[in-house]
Amino acid sequence: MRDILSVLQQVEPELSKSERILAALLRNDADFMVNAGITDVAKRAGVSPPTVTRFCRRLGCESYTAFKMQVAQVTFGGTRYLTANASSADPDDVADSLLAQLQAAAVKTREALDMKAVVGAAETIAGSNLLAAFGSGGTSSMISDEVQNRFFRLGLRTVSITDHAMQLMQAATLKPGDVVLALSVSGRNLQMANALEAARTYGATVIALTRPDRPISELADITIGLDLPEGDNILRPSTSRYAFLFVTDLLATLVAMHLGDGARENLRRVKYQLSNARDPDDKEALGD
Amino acid sequence: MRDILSVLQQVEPELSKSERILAALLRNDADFMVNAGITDVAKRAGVSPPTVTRFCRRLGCESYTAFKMQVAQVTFGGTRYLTANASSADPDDVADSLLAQLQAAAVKTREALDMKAVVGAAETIAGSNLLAAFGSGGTSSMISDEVQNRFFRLGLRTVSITDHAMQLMQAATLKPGDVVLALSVSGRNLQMANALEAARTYGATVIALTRPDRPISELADITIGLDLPEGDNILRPSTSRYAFLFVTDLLATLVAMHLGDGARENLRRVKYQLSNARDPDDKEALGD
DNA sequence: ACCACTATGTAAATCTTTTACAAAAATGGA
DNA sequence: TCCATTTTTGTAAAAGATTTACATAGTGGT
Repeated sequence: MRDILSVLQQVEPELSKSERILAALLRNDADFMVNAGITDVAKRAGVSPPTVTRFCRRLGCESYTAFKMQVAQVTFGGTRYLTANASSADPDDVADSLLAQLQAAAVKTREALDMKAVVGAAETIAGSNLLAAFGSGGTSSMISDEVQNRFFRLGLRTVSITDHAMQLMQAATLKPGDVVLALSVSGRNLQMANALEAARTYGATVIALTRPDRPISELADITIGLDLPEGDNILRPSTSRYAFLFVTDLLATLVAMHLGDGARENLRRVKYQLSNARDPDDKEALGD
Repeated sequence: MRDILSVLQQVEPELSKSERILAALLRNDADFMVNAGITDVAKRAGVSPPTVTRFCRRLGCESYTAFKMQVAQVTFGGTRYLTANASSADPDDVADSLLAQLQAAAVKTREALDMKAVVGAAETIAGSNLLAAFGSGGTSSMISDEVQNRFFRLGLRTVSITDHAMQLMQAATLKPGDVVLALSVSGRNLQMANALEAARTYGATVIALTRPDRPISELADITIGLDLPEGDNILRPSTSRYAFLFVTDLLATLVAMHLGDGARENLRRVKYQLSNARDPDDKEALGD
């Protein structure tokens, strides 16, 4: 995803004085730039219109209009998410920066998604006898539990196993028709790999949601590849959880569509029980 | 968030023949519209330029340029996320639709965020003696576990309690300086409310991450309000988990910044142990 | 079939952006 | 420090895009 603001960051050193003024304006009020004509922008920056055109060209845009489009695409909703300075300590900037990361992760995941693998995975899960989600460590175990939470509602027999020893034990009980959904951010959780090998030995199908070309994906019948940079600020949270969650949502939705009325009926029952237990006219979504 | 494509959906019935052609073009190739001039668009649609202008006006835009900006903002990266037809069964459309929901949820959450409450919450958590995360049901229990996973790494004493009886028992052991982070999508989890009352009785501070003006928020010292529509397709996953996760990320980041070097050192240790246990040059993020 | 109304297109007018060129500022070497 | 050269910036004219005004075609009702 090439975005104009990272281009700006790159070429900033070789900008001239007037161009720097424009760069600052872009950072501070991208929204204004998106909505104003070149004359207004020039006036506000105290430079001439051609300087603005040249600035756009330097940023790799054909024309001022093309430049505006790029900026518009990046500012989404009038706010400056992607402008967010990742090193600022201002809470608003931190929030914007996190939002930018979230969005970038989601968009990138969707763009890189191997839809064939996803559809195949959904079909396999929909036809499975037992779905066992394996995931250990922060993100993966969270997603593993989420998989269980999501699929049992559709009427599928689902278990989430986050402990390596238990994964191995569960694997030993699997049969053809059973499916293991292997979750690993790094793709090299070697203990999980052992469990997957066992699962395959006993005829279970392995679907991996992991980084491609790593041990875990090698062991899978179907790999849904996720390849995300984690960012290098150790204080910052990892964005991969959003990617995993998104794919989980997608799988659950596709499986639900496959199952059709059966799934709908199960969801209705779960919701009915929940509503009864709490509040007769609780219109909330399933779960809390 | 007013977006041009939902406006289109709204006014579609009252569009004329030529305008419908333009509407179809917008849906099928928004990217082209963003990059082309009015003449090209007119030519491709087989209508005259003024018709295009009129079409833009009908969609509530001042000018063709303004219209293009709106489209650009919504298409972000050349893809048609917000165009995604929510009722289509095509996997690509489902994925786009989910992504659109995710993005909308994230942006809306960020826009509506009461930053004062967030900063206050972060300060309170950073200075806490014990942090107890309470959450039950699908989303909330996931987030509760995630809170624990996130904050223990910063060196905070953190527990996640998803069982109502245990919440009440834990509450009875709390003291001033302890903090309860109450997570509830609906805001009317009455059993959690009991636990929160108990926690307050014993002097703990209650921070609620929930829908505003509901029982849970009334019981909180600090409420971070989240108010999201859940969508009405029962097969579709709820978007609130993204909102909750985003706020959790934000809180964790702000707390980490508050704690400064202490937090960094703890993260380094966690990472070091993990790396050692797995792979000497494992550069992955913390956890898997 | 005619009238009134709406929808659409043509051509001129207006406004925006770009190009070409010239002036000013900055750079660097003697 | 000064001059020559290069780079940056601005002015004004040209090119291009969009909009307005008006005319024509189409549509539905009587």
